[in-house]
Amino acid sequence: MTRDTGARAEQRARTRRTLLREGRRLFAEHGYTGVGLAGIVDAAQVTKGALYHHFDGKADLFRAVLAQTQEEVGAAVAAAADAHTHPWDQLTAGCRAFLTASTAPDVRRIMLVDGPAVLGWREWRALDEASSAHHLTESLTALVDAGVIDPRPVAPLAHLLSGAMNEAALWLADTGGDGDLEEVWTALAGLLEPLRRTSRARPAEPERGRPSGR
Amino acid sequence: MTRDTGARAEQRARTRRTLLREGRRLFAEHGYTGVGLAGIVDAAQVTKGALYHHFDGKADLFRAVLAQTQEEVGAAVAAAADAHTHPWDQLTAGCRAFLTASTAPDVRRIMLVDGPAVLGWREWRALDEASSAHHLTESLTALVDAGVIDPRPVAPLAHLLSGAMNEAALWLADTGGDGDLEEVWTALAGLLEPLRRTSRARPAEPERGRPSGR
DNA sequence: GCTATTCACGTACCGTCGGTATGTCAACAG
DNA sequence: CTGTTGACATACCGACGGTACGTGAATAGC
Repeated sequence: MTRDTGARAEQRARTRRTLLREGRRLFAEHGYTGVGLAGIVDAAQVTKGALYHHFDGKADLFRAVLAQTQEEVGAAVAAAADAHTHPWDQLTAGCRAFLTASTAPDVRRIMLVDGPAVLGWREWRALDEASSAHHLTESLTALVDAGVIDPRPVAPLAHLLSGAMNEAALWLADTGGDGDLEEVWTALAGLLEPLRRTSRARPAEPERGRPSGR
Repeated sequence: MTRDTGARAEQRARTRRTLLREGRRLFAEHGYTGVGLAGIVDAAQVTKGALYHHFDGKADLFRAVLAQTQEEVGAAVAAAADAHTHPWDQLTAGCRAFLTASTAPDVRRIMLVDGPAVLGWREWRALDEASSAHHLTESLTALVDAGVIDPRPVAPLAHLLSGAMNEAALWLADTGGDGDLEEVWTALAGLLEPLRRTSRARPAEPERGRPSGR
């Protein structure tokens, strides 16, 4: 129908990308309330008219930035999980990828700190579910179906683990996260490992499925 | 030294209490950004001059409200834990008390949603640590010292569990939390129970220390 | 190829908000 | 009885998010 390669559509896409990029940068650096629309449109070399032409307001721009950020995290988690075939390895690899990805300063600030307050917890949760949290639910469901972990409601467990990793990412990002990531990962693995049926026979050896440990 | 029972000190205390009460009510109902200083001082029957005489600004009033809320939660957790003598029962009772206390709408909004965004995660974490989270750390340390759970770094584990319960409280408060609390509690107990050394002998019976279940 | 129309913004402006400077009047000290 | 302090009240300011309206280039229709 409508061509997307016209000069107008091209300019439109460029402006939108610039707004998203500068918005993300400034939101991550100063926080949502710490940056004004004037700062964003100045950095993007446009005016408020352009911003309100592309978005419904400041919160809507933030929503778009947050969605973009979460999609990147979700893609990283999915990529890490897809590198493995065994469901348990997919779970652990995904969790580890989520921890490392969420520790990035912009992800931390936009996704974990400002997100719930700006959009409200409900909408934030919905976006999180659509981007990365559903991987966790699906992974746990697959593990239950495969008989790797005992049957149990996966929804509450997924929420608990999601919250645990969110807080852990916040903590890692705050303390610097040099050697602490391994410490957090060991603690998280200590919570996950007992869920495996086979782990009861030999609780002293937490890692087996990972072929190349570091 | 200075008497606190004078007419002036009494009025001062009354005004401060009123500001805290109305601030907490409005912050809980509309969120931090959803309520203005005008609404707060109107509800408290004072003017902005009074508010700025008692607090350094809007954020400082919110900080006082948050500290008060967290102290209440911490007191509830401590009370629930002190009702037991065995360290493990103290842990589980404290966790359960935290879950129920944090599901309250005002606690949820002020402490879990707006808190980190308004004060920054670092200061929020410090307040949380001082009020309720330190109970978790101490409880885990006591369990390690008593040999109930295997020796391990308690700090990352405490952060993971704290984040898990925060997210769980958010979820419970959002879904209504009628029968879901038991579901969440079962899932949390399923994560905690394997930490016990004795639980390896009988992993099928998660609850023992609770004398009177609901 | 010429005109009408739409589109992607730019500009000017408004109400509201957090914050501040200053005034005021009662309470306490001496 | 008087000087001083303290607990506010009042008036005001700059900044911010949002809106109404204008504009010029790109596109569509004939």
